[in-house]
Formats: sequence, structure tokens, C-alpha cells
Amino acid sequence: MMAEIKAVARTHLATDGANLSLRAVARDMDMVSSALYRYYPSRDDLLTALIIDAYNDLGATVEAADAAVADRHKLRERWLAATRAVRGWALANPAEYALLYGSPVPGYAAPTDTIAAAARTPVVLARILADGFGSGQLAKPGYRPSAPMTESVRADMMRARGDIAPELPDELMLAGLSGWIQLFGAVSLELFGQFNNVIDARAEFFDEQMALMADLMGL
Amino acid sequence: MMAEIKAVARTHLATDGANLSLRAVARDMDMVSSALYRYYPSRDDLLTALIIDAYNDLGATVEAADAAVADRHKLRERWLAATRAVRGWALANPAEYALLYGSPVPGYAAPTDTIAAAARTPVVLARILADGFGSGQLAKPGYRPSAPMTESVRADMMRARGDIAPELPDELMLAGLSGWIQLFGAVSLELFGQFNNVIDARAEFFDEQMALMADLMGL
DNA sequence: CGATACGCAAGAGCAGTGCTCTCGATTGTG
DNA sequence: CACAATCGAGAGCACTGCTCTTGCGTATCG
Repeated sequence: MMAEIKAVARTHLATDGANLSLRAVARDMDMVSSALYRYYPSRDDLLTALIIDAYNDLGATVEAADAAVADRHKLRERWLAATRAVRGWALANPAEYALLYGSPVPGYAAPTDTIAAAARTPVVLARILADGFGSGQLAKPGYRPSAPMTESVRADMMRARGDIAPELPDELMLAGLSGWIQLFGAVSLELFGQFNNVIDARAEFFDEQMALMADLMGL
Repeated sequence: MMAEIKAVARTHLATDGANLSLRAVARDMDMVSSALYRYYPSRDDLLTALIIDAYNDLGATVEAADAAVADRHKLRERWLAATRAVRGWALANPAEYALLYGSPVPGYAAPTDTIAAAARTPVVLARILADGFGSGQLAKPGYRPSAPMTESVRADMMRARGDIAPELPDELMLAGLSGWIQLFGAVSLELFGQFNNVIDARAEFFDEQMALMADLMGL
């Protein structure tokens, strides 16, 4: 039942975006709006469920794309496969992507349940970098750290790499976060219309940017 | 009158986000909602006016920050000043930023009036890069183009540099777009909550990322 | 087998929304 | 002075999220 509600809500998401109407999904299910409240105490709770599902769907897609690269030592291929999977998923599910990475809904505060699901995609990316560092096959990275990192940023790097990539140097972790930012920045700018009248060859441009970041990280 | 409406609407924007209520702003002005329709034919038109104002406000802020660097040959300083201005403006006006760079409002299609205003910020960034290339003081860029660019991407680069930086090589333009993506990606991820539980030292981290991009571009 | 309790959906209703239309009043102009 | 243009008020429509009460059906327990 809750799954069916989510399914119908997902279809409305595509057209209505974040302001989907409970009454509309209820109508589609030949129910009355108040009946939905038995399953989801509020609209925000339904949104939260959709968000968690979306994070997991995206995460699973990216994990599968990375896993599909047979030779685990072809780090650059893994990076390109994973990032392309993010973009592909976003293009296929623009409303869900906007829900995850777009402007937060005004009154809505993301509960902590979402963070585990949200972490799946970054973990895949971090794994690729960590694998490369661990096996010592990382090229000399394409960036030149111009000034020493401040202590507070180092502390953040320490926490960010956590137990996924504990051995990664701070400088490499910073470059990895650059890749993460570049990835979601590129997808967001494209999906949110900032590429209109600027970039036409979007897939190629995306690949170009991701290749540049791969160079930066030494993949 | 229209200015006053926008002013009141701006204050509501901070709390209500994109779904601001015409009736609420009308109440604040001791008017009835239907009276507003004499000045803005619809809520979307009011939103459009706010968006254009916001683009111009951001653009003016960034232009001023760049212009404040006395020595025009200190490219890295100009880049840091401009990018910090973007982040500072976004932190000071989160709702406006979300309106510009967040998920697009479902039914809303940005009219072409906005693109001129939207271009002001990228133009400042492109100018910095073009000035550096023009005066020949660009360092050897920190990236190694690993594969030749495809023809369609080159065409996009050609159009993107337009008449702002007509002499810029495609590879440098691509790096510049990387910087642009990184800038707005970093600000969006921070503002939209993706840095929660990940990055604490946000200003320092931002500077670090922007410095890395400056290296990439050779600034 | 009968009575009770539970799960579930329906309906009415409240306060709020964008938007349209009509109707007065006020103001400025020929 | 009369006319016209402008502007705000009010009512009303269809819609929203959400709450509360009511009633139906079924399953469980004595």
C-alpha cells in the first residue's frame, strides 16, 4: 500500500516537481485525501520516503556502473563510468534529482535517515580514489598545492575520508572532493538550465570535464 | 509601487522560499490580493522580476569585488575576490540564490529577459581569464589535456567565449568553465545542505577549492 | 457462536492559496 | 463641469494540506 502510494507519487513528481499534491495522488488511487494520512502522517513524510528511495536508487545505479568495470585497476574507466551513471540517472529522473540536490523545500528539514542513503554515491567515488592510492598506481596529480592547508580544513579532510579511505593524504582527499563538487555542479547546472544557450554538446562536455577532474586526481 | 511590492516580496522570500504567497505580501501592504494583479499579472511575473533583480544584484556585487582589486594584473587575487563575492552574496541571500541556481519552479519557464542579467557574473570570471591570457602572464596550466577535444565541444567553446574573450584557446576556455562549475557547484552544495556533517570549515574549504581551480587555470 | 475491538476509508470542515470578474471611488484631464 | 482613466475592494471559484468524526467491514477473543 505504502509502496503503491509512493509509485503514484513518483509519477506526479515528474510533472509537479516538489509541490506534489496529496489530493491528486489520492484521486489517482480512487481514494479520498484523508485516507492517505493513515499511511503517511504528512506530505513531508511522503517526500522524505521518496527522497530516501531516490538516494538509494541513484546509489545503486552508481554502484552497479562502477562494478560493471571488470578490470578494477582501470581507475579512470571506473571514474568515468560512475560519473556518467550519476548524470544518466539525473537526466532520467530530473524531478528526483532536483529533490535531492536542488533547493531545499522551505519548511522541510531533511531527517537523519537520509544521510546513510545519501552517502552511497560519494562512497563509490571515494573507493575508486582509495583503490588507486592503495595500489600505488595513481599518477602524479595534476595540481600543485600552492599553499599549505589550514588545520581546520585538514580536520574536515580527516573526517570526510572516515573509514572509507583512511590512508588517503589530505591533498588527495581535497582533489577528490573537487571531483565530487565538479560532478554534481556540472549535473546541477545542466539540469537547472544554466547550460542553455551555452553548451549544446552536453554529454561530450560532461565527459571532458570529468576527464579533466580525473587528471586532477591522478586517475 | 512595483518596487515596494518587490521589496515586501523579498522579505517573504527569505522565509517562504520559492512558494511565496501573493496574499501574504498583499496583507503586509494593507491591500487585498487582487490589487496586486494590477501591477504583476501573475505570481510568476513577480518571481521573474525578483529573479532579474537578484541576477543583477549578484552581478553588481561580483563586478564590484573584482574592480576593488587595484592591481589588475593580480589575477589570482581577482579570481579569489570574485568567487568569494559569489559565495558571500549567496550566504547573505540564500533564498534568492536558490531561486537563481536551485531547482527550477515546476511550471515556470525563465523568460529570455533573465539571460542578460544572468550573464554578468560569468562575464566577470571570463574577463579575468582573458586578461591573464592577453597579458601573457598565465602560468602553465595545471592540467594535462589527455585527449583532443571533440569538434562539437570546440564549437561550444567558440560560442561560449563569444566576444568577451575571443582569443582564448579552447583548452583554456574549458578550464575556465571548470572553474565556473566548481564555483557554483561548491556554493550550491554548501547552501543546499550537502556539506552537513562533511565540511565544517566552509570558508577555508571554499578558498582551498578556488585556489585549486586557480592553479588549474594557471591564474 | 456472539460480542468486542481493531483497521481502514469516507466525509465534512478549516484555513490557506492563485486567479478572475465586477463594482465603486478617486483622481486627473479636456 | 463632465468625462475618462486608474486603482483598490469584494465576492467567488477551484484548489491545497490537514484534522476530526463517523461508519463499515473484518478479525479476534471469550
